[in-house]
Amino acid sequence: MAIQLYNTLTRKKEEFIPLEAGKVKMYVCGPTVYNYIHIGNARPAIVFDTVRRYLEFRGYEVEYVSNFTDVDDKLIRVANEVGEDVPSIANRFIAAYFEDVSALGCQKANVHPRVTENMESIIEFIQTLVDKGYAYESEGDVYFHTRQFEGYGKLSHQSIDELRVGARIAVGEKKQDALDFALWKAAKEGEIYWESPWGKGRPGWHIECSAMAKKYLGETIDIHAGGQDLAFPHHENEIAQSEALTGKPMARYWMHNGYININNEKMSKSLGNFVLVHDLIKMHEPQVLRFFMLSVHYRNPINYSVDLLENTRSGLERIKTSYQNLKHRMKASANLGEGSETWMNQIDSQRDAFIMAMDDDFNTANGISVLFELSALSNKYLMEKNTDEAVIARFLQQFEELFAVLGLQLEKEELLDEDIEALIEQRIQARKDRNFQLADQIRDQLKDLNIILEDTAQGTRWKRG
RNA sequence: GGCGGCAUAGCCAAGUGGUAAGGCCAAGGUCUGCAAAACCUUUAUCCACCGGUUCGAAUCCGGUUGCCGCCUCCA
Repeated sequence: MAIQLYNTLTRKKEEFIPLEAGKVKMYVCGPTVYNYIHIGNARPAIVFDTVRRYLEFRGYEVEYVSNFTDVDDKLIRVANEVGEDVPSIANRFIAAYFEDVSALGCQKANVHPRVTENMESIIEFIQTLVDKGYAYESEGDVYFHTRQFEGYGKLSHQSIDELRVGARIAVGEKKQDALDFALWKAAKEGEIYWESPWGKGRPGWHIECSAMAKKYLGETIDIHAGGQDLAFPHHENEIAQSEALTGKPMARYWMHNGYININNEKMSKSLGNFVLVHDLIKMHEPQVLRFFMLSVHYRNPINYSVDLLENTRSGLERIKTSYQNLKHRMKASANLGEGSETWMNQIDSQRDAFIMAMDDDFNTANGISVLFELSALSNKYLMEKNTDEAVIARFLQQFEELFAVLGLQLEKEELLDEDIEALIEQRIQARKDRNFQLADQIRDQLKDLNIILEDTAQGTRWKRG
């Protein structure tokens, strides 16, 4: 079975077949860097990072490109407000983006192109569109002639005439048609600008992705992804620009992730309910947010609240505990050799179940349920009197592999301070002496230091609280 | 007005024609010196409502209600 994925373009799940066998070219629309990212920005970052990891797990070589919009109206506005220049604001929030997103377990893209570093390609792209008659200059602006592009609306499945009815934007004097959109905007007095054939200005929002996707990945890419709200107009416009230019499909598959609500309300500035990743990860383990996001299918909406995050934390904890308990048990295991087949097979079938889940449009919710099954299975195994180190090793390896695919981390081996180590030893002796009063006292003492002790048939183990 | 989505137990969430995964919470039990962790058991005769198709539907079709998104910067 091959990977199936839902393509917004066709509104169907389709078998994933990359243009070039074994290779995937993927472009994910990145943030405009005028602030810290909020959890809504974090969703595509996490979701598509997971898609990438999974594709790699399935043997594909993935070329992943994700851009930064580092010049636009919002950046200019913020720059004016705080009296800082656009590049320095952009740089600051790009650094913050990497910090936040890497805390959430996202890998860097192969390329993170910026608008300001690709001005030449962008201008050239626009010029070609003008030359081909798809775009026109008007008082220093350049607009895309939307009606000129046949097939406009095919991604969002809107007919051009219906869009026209809905268009609330006043037809500017500069625009010939309400549906036309800016490729190039003339700079106003004092604004940051670049020289172009149409005078001083900056690119419109949509053109950058068309130009950079083409430059870094080629004329037709495999997967183009972003948030649901980007489907229209952003991606629709990208298609128009790119396909007008090349005459070829821009992307074979379009993927869009669903929204995040906060306490059942839309996240919006007017409601003041924006949750910034930057703030959230100070209070909660970043991993938990990732696990939370992956526990819902990427196309469905997610409701965020601290309580839900807390519930998720308990679940993740359960899995991690299983893993730690396996590790602890490894020391007390032997090479049994026999009777392990059944367990090995059961582990393998969990792995198969995981693949089946993920092959189905990256169903991470089901993938995670496999993790819980694996956890239950290993816990049951640990009830056996004698455990085989090969089985334990297989369990450990299986957890590690699946966690890595989901971009989740299992705790590394840690050493304790000598004095704490000594206290644990002292307590073990106290228990041998059946001096439970002292034993309990030490246990409480360590608990205050965030070290939790658990007594098992194979000895005392500890974990962080 | 146009396009689209959602409605599953106390909560979260899979499932899209074959008789309701999984997690959190809760209760009881087992294990334990006591705990913790874990294991076992219990928790939706039913998937917003009405009608239809079918041997069979949460799943398909029609309708109703409610919620939401896009059509304008937006992940």
